[in-house]
Amino acid sequence: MSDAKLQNDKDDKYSLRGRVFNHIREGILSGRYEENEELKENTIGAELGVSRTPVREALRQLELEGLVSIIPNKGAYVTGISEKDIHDIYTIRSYLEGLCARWACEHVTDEQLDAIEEVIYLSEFHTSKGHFEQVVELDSKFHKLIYSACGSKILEHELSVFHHYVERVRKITLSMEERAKRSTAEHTAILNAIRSRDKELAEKLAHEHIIRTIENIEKLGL
Amino acid sequence: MSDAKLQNDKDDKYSLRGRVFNHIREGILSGRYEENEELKENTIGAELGVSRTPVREALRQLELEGLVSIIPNKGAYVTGISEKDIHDIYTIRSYLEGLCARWACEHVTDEQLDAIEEVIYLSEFHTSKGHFEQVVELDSKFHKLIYSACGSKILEHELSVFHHYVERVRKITLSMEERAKRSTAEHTAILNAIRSRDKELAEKLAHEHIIRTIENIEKLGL
DNA sequence: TATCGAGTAATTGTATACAATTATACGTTC
DNA sequence: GAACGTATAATTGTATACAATTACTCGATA
Repeated sequence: MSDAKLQNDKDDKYSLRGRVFNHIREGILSGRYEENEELKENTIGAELGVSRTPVREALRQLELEGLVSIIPNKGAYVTGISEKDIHDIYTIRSYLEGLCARWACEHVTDEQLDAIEEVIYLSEFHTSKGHFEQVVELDSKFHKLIYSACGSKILEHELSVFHHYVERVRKITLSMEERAKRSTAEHTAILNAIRSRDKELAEKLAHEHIIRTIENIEKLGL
Repeated sequence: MSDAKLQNDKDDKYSLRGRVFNHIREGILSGRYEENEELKENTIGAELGVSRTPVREALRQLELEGLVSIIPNKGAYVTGISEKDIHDIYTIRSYLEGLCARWACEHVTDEQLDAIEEVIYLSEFHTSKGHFEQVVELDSKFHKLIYSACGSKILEHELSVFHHYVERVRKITLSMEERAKRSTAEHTAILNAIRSRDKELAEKLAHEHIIRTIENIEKLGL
C-alpha cells in the first residue's frame, strides 16, 4: 500500500545512498550547509566514509527534490529554501490539506480514526507538560495519518514532501504553547469533521488550519 | 531565474544520465514499458549503449518522481500511473492552477502577457486547421508560461511535473476539435483575467478550466 | 511427484579507474 | 602592473571491477 513511502523513509537507512541522502538533506534543511554552498562529491564521501558513487546518486535525487541544483560538469550547489518558498509551500499546503481532508472523509477507516484520536490525545498531554519535541513529532504523525487516509498515493506523496520541507519552521511555531494548544484544538475539529464525513467542513477546517499557521509565522516575522 | 527548470529539460539531453532519464520516463508515460515491468540496469544500458552508472542515476531519480519503485537489492519496477492517479492529479491541478493564476496576477510581466497572447493566437490558428500536434504543444506552452509567471519556483516546479505526467491524456483530449476549441477559449478568458489583475476571476477560471478537462476525460471514459 | 538444498548464475551495491571538462596558478607579454 | 595564455590541478562524467545479495537450476531425498 504505502510501500513506496516506507521505502524512502526506512529502507534508505540501510543503504549507503540512503544514508548519504538523509545526511545531506538534513544538512540543508537544518541550515548546516548554507545557501549556494558547493557540495563536492569527494568531500561528502570522505565525511561519511563512502565513495563517490552513492554520493552522486543522492545528489541527483536531491536535485529532483529541489534542494540541490546541479550544473553539468561543474558541481552541485545547495538551493535551500527561502522565506518566500516557505510561505509559498504553506499556501500550497493550505489548498492541498483541504483537499486531503475532503478525500479522507470518503476513504478513512475506523482503525485510522482511532489512530488519529490517540495521537491527538497524546498531543494534549505533551502540550500541557511542555514536551515540545514530542508535540512536533505528534503533529507530524497527525498529518501523515490524514495523508495516508485520503486514499491518493499522489496527494499523500506531495504533502509528505512539503511537510518535511518546512520541518524547521514547524519546530519553532509548535514550541510556543499558545500555538501548540490551538493547533491541537484545530486537529480535534478536523478529526470530528472527518469522522462525521462532513466533506465541506473538513476541507474548510484543514484549509484554515494551515492559514492559521501562516498567520502565526508572519506574526513571528519568520 | 528558471535555470533549474531549464536544466531538467534541456541540459539533461546533453548528458547520458539525462538521455536515459528521458528515455525511461517517456517509455513509462507512453506505455512502452508496462506496469510492474522490471527495469534491469544492464538491459537498459545495452539498449542505449551506455554503462550501468547513468542508468542507475536515472532510475533513482525516477523513483523520486514516483514513476519507478525500487526494492533494495532486488530491482527497479515500473510504477506507472493508474486511471485514479490521473484523476487525482487533475483534481490537484485544478486547485494549484487556480492558485497559480491568482499569483500570476501579481507577478506577470508585460513580456509574458505578450508571449501568452501569441501562443493563444497560434492555438486558434492550428485548431481551425486541425493541426492537433501543434495544439498539444501550444497548450503546454500556455500552461508553462502561466507557471513561470506566478513568481513561485515551488509552484512552477510542482505544476510542471504534474503537467508532464498527464501528457498522454492531454494528447487524446486535445485531439478532439470541440474540446480544443473550448480549451482555447478558456485560455483566452484566463489571460484576460490575469491581464486585468482580477485575482478572484483568474483563480476561478483556471480552476474551472481543469474541472472542464476532468469532465471531458470522464465523458470519454478514460 | 513434490520439496528441499547446494551450487551457480544473474543482478544490484559500492568502489575504483579513466576520460572529459572546468578551475587555478603562474609565467609571459604589452 | 594588468591581461592573456598555457600548463597543471581539481572536479565531474562514465565505464569497469569487485563484493554482496538475490534468483535460478537441478539433483537428491522423502
